[in-house]
Amino acid sequence: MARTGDRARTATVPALSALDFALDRGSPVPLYYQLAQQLESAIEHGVLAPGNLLGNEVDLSVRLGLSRPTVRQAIQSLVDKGLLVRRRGVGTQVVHSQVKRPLELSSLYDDLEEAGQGPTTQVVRNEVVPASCDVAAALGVSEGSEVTVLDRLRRTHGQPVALLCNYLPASLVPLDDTRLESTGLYRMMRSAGITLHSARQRVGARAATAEEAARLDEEEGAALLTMQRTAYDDTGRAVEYGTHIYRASRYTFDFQLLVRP
Amino acid sequence: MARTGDRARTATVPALSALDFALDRGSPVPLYYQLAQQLESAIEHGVLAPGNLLGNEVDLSVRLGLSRPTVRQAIQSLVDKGLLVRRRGVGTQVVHSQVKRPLELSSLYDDLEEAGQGPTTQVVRNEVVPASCDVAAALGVSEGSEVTVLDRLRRTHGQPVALLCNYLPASLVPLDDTRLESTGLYRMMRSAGITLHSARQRVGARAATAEEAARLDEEEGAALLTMQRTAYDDTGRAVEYGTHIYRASRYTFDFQLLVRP
DNA sequence: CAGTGGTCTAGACCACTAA
DNA sequence: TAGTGGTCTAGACCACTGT
Repeated sequence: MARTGDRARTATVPALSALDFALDRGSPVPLYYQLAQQLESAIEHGVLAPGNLLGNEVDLSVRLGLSRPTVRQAIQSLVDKGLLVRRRGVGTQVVHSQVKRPLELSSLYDDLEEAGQGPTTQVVRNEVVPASCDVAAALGVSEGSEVTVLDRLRRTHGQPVALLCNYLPASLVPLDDTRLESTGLYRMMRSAGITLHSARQRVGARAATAEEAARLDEEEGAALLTMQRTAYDDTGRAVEYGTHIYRASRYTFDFQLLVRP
Repeated sequence: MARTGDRARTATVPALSALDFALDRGSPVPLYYQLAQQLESAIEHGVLAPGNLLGNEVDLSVRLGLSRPTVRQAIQSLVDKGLLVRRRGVGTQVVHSQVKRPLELSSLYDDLEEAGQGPTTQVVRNEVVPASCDVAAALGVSEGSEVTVLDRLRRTHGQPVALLCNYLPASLVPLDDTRLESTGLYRMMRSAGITLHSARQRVGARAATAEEAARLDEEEGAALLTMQRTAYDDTGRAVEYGTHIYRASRYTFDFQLLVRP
């Protein structure tokens, strides 16, 4: 049914059929994932513009030689990421987004990705001590058991931005200062076979003490952002407890959140 | 294959078969959703304890008279919520969590759920003004177009906790002060047919000015938590821009985040 | 090795939306 | 009314895990 006259405002992208999705059935990568990645990259590169309809799922599956559930799974994963929106009776369209990529919570993101060139982290203290009462409670271990305490100073562009204090069960990961500074804590935990599952965070603010001010190059009484985090393994084990302090003048938490229907 | 001697640490819960899942095929509520809700409530009430294996999907589907994909969809939704963990070759188990219910980001959660008895919100200002440069940029409207500006003071237990300043495109929602105070902004937007999709947030800290201190019952220079948020519709339209200020002595952002694999 | 979740297929009917 | 996504079925084979 051809429309005469005006082009539909939200036309199905005609180039979609030209988009050659290369699906490799021999690959160990799941088909739905291959499709999702290629769709995502098409969106990211503007091949699929915001508002474009994706074409109905049945056609897509026929054209790609996949079953409909497989195509749905690919699309659903992008819906979960906030890149696509489905409307019953209408179709699936690329979200008209101001924000390209959903960001992770920035502080955790920093920790996960701190290998990037920007921030450097200096290990100030790295030793095994008996767990104090609050640390033991946060980590779910018995008071007095051995925990590693880690004090680090993070800088960007040569300027101090944060004091990071972390506690981990001592037996969990061998923590070498050099690798810690180059690789980052979370990467070391991951390569030690720990799969992170969830974290509980509390963000607040308070005035800097004299000592904190000195270490962070601020005035005493300056506003600081504080963050406490306990991170859990997929078995539910607490694997890290940390208290972080950020210079509010040089650091904010930026993040996007998706409202689930 | 019965184990002799020690009970398995992670035994399949024997009571699971006794759990009478009541699935109503006549209901408009999807079967997978009915199952997911009942599983979630069983977890919440401790019928399914952390670490319990759920029993394999095939058996479950046979026992429930559902197809395996349907059962998987129910389980997957709880995995996405962080309540269950799947391990290939092992099974699905209830996550050994310290945190029962994953929380939403607390500030947005407050706004969504502010009907609760605790916090009250007083509308201090509610008028239509031409958009300033930064507001126009944040909302994606032209400078000078009409926007509603909303100043509110939030209290809990009679104590002021936050100053909320919000901007909305004027034509979007009729904003009645009384309903605003009793119902909350997000609920009013929802009932006006706006389906929230995503939000971009920035959390920081700074010292209180004299005026802010006076309105929040703090000392000048006290640490404040700041939050800026732009919320988007599922069409990608910006529907709200806000600048919030919280007393750090009485408010923190608490939230849980899930690491997606 | 047996048992688990991970992936995939080829259909079906329904509820909703827009013209 | 025609087209869309939402739900559901009954199978299948594979990869991984633990014994």
